Amino acid sequence: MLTYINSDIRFLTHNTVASMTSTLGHALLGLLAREPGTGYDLASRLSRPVGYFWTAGHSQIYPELARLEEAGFIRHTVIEGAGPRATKRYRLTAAGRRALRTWLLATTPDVDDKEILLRVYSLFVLRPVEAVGVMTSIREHHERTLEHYRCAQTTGEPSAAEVAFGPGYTARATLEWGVTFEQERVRWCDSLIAEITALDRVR
Amino acid sequence: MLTYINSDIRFLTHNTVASMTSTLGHALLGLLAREPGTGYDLASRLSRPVGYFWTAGHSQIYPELARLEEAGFIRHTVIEGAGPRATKRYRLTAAGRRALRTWLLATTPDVDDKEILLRVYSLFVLRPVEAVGVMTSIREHHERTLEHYRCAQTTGEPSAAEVAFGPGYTARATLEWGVTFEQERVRWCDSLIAEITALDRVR
DNA sequence: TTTAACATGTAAGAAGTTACATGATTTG
DNA sequence: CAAATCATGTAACTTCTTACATGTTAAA
Repeated sequence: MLTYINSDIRFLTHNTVASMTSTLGHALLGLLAREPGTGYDLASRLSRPVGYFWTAGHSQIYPELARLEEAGFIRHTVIEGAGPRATKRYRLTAAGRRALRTWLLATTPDVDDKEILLRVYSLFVLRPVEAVGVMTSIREHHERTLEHYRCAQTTGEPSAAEVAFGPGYTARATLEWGVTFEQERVRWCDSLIAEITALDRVR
Repeated sequence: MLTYINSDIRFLTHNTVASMTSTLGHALLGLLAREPGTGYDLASRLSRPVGYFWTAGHSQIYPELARLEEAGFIRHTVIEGAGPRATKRYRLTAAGRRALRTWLLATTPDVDDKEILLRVYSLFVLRPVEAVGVMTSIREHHERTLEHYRCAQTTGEPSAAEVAFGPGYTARATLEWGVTFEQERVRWCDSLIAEITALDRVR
């Protein structure tokens, strides 16, 4: 009944050759694109979240920094500082900047909400034209979702009794929130696109 | 160097006596409070997310249903259906309903965004007066956050050069999104409070 | 002198995702 | 007869959170 043979033998660890898919990794690259810093510094920049929307603990950050360095996207120099271990100041490499740009320009079908904010936060590494392109595709994503929600609103539930009492009003309330959210997002995209376009013209 | 002694001996599993902290658990209770269903059914109700904001895979749901049943919050009866195993139809028990109510009424300092929507989705199990109380505290939370963001807007960065180019505009854009988001949330809370109050008066 | 801030790591666990595994019933 | 839907579970892995561990420097 119990099988002991051939279990637990694993030699091939995947992704040894630096594929860089993690969101946290890109968040750190974005922060280091602004200015170099220690792990501690990056943790505190993230804790009052990256523009107030994303957090990560230091226990996630330190290992990720090691991975990013192994991949050649960042490099550290030991500086003077407190602590029992060496204080490392990390800075972005040219390869790291390229990786960040590639991530921003990649067309993604699986657009996650927190990741969108994170992308916008690092948008400054792109040329204005490129940034407008990214924002336009984000805008389109939100418009599609909005359309979808509005459909659900009209299709879903004209059932009279349920709407008044029972579970009805809560389901409607959450859907209404979704609609409001997406509407505002579209508006936000529009104003950002306008702003970047204006900046580009001035320059 | 390698220690083999006294490792891997664990007999005391924590939370044997049903503490029920997981968000997913409460989501499932909320769904079953509407109507009974199989794990498969609950998974599909969640996939076009609970009112479009929360998802969970079936691999998470089945074990959680087992835990909820062990805790006495739900109970199943075997019904006819497809599949190699017994098809289980779960329904909420009185204890489960109480647990859901307790969770909704608990004052939480660590209000998570997705959890807020989830709470609202199950709000119908409360009496209108109670529901208004919950919404009011949620509203207050968003107002505090909004205040905080606005503070950061004025305090943070009047640095001229950075605003125009460099990382400036992206950081401002994400903060602006935060302000918009919280403003709309407060408004949403207000309209829900008004609606519940109106319903209560009519009844 | 004690507390806060600086500073870097590991370990254990919870939560969530993707893949593996199986098989009946209904619809086209 | 093939495909979709119904139906329930396990295994492996990633991500995130909380706790453990250590120790210095500056300010109160």
